[in-house]
Amino acid sequence: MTKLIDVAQLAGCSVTTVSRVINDYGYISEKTRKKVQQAMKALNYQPNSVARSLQGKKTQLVGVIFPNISNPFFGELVAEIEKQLFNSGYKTILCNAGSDKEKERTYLQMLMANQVDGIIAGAHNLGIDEYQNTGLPIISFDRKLSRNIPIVTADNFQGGYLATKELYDNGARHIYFVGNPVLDGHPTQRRLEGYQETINKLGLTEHIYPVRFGETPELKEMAIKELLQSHEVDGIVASDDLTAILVLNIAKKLGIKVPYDLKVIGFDGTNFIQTYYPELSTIVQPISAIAQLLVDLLKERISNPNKKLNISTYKLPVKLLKKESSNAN
Amino acid sequence: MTKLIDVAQLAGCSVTTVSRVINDYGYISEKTRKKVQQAMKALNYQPNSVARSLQGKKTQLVGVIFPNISNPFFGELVAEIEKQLFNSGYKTILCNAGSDKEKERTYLQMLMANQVDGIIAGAHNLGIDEYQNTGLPIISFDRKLSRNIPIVTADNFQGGYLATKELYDNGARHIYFVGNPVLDGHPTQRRLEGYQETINKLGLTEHIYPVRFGETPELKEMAIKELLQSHEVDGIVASDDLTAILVLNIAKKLGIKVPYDLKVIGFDGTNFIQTYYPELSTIVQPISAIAQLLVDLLKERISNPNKKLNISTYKLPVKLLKKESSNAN
DNA sequence: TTATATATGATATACGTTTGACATGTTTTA
DNA sequence: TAAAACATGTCAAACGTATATCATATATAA
Repeated sequence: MTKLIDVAQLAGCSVTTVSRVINDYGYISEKTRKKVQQAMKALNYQPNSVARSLQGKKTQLVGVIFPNISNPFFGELVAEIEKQLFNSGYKTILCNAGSDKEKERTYLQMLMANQVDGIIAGAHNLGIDEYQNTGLPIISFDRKLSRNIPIVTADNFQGGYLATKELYDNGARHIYFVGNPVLDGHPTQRRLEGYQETINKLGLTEHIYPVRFGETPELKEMAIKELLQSHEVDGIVASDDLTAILVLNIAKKLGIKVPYDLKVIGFDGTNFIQTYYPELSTIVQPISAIAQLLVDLLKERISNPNKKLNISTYKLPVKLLKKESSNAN
Repeated sequence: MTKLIDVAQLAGCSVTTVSRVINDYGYISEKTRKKVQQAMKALNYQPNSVARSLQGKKTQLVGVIFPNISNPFFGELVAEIEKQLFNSGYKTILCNAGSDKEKERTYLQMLMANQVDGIIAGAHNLGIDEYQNTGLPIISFDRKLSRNIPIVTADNFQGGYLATKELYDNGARHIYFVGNPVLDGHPTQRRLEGYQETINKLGLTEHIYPVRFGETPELKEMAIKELLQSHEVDGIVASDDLTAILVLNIAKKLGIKVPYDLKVIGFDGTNFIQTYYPELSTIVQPISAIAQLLVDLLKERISNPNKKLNISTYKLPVKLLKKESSNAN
């Protein structure tokens, strides 16, 4: 490893001078600055970021905790976050926490030990305290952690409304909500609430058909099959696109014509789904805007950790994407 | 931040003793060890990993460089790699390099500056030298970097063979290879070669229809549409599942019956595709085994950096997954 | 010419941890 | 009871960088 002193030697000056060039303080002449920069280039010198961190400098590391990047939604979101962080000079430590409390806890410890500058948290198996105790700047996606941790979220309630309304407008009258059962604080709950309020306003009966998130696709499929075969249903608001796709696949297998006999709408609207499942109507979360905001807020929080928050929840608008699965024309 | 000396104070001993407990060297009595451990727990003490690294200890950080985790294949692979690394006590620095030479170069610099213990490289925009110059243990996925960097790959050639044979066995005689054009060293090239050799052995004519990877889905769609409409084609070996799905979608739109008029087979076979595109035949890469091997080899390389390699390429077997899109029975 | 701004260097201390050298006990063992 | 093993402590140096304090030298401005 080439170090400061090697650069100084090659440039024919002191380490102090090199440090002054690197950190841009004190007096340096243009001539020396050039000479030092050339020496750094010649030696392919990179300041040892470990040593810098120990000096109290920032590590430029950010922990990004999400349940599972194999899920296209989280995959795309994390990819966007990583990109934004990179553009701001940060490196991403990826933490795939799954639904494992212990793993998430271990990650938090690791992140602290590695002196990350901040955390973007999208997995929420742990309670408030354990996040609070890190003493680190944190921004949360989709879940309330505590009063002084800002939340970025899509407008899930509005999404639930838009989805339900879309099916109704296209003629559905027996509309089921299919997906994650009601878990306190889980983002899908607000989607459900949007569905419920809309159903009630329209004078329809609400039907909630729980299909758990963590379950194997096989079990999910069985549940959905049961729903389609044994219930009077002509519209399904799915809690997410993947569930919606299962519904579509099973409907096809059972010979149920979408959208004529059954209208289906999903939630998330990743680029992936839009491209490779072009027939699925869905509620689109603004992934790029979410990522941008998460990163901006974190940067703000890092440079200004003690500032009181005037806004604690940032709700970003969703968009209805009308496609064939909901539209019988 | 609580530090060594705080623990020592609470435990009523010296920092040396605490360090001895942590690093397990020299003489310590069971009693003191307990006391120290209790103190660490009480203070929720985590050794500052930055300071340890500076001491020459490993950082337990690994750089994982891939083109794009939004792609389900890379998403699942990276998720698996992260999991395996975590289980071995390593943290993952995620590097989404895209097809950007500069970004990849910057990442390499960053990783060096952060003293990562090693790199798993799956994006290959850069040449051999720049990887070589890092002086770090590296394992490559799918691409030759240099003599002393081991490669882990699936048996793409065999996959090309299996795919082509499957279509032939089900009656296809005008079989096209659709996907990435031939790029030197690109893993899809070996798939193509498997296709070519099989086609020739079967006495058929080879047809290569390039659809570039980086292109927008719209452009890809146009190209595929042209293929299906203006050529005599009854079988398509796609270079990857996503291309295969585009083909299926377009065929459906054009009223071409799969698998009766057209047989299609993909490549990669992620869990995602298997679950949500159950009708697609494909060649399955053993993602979990690949991840495991990548991590094992890296660990080996980290603990033994100068050992000569006896094997430089690890080729893992692929599996044919027969589904509806290739099978007319 | 003198005062001031500019430019560089030498030196020391700090960041938190590791580890070796050495001292001084207390047990255990032969 | 003396030697060996065990237990702990003090102290200092090291990892690579940042930076403050002096000191010194040159250039520029008043």
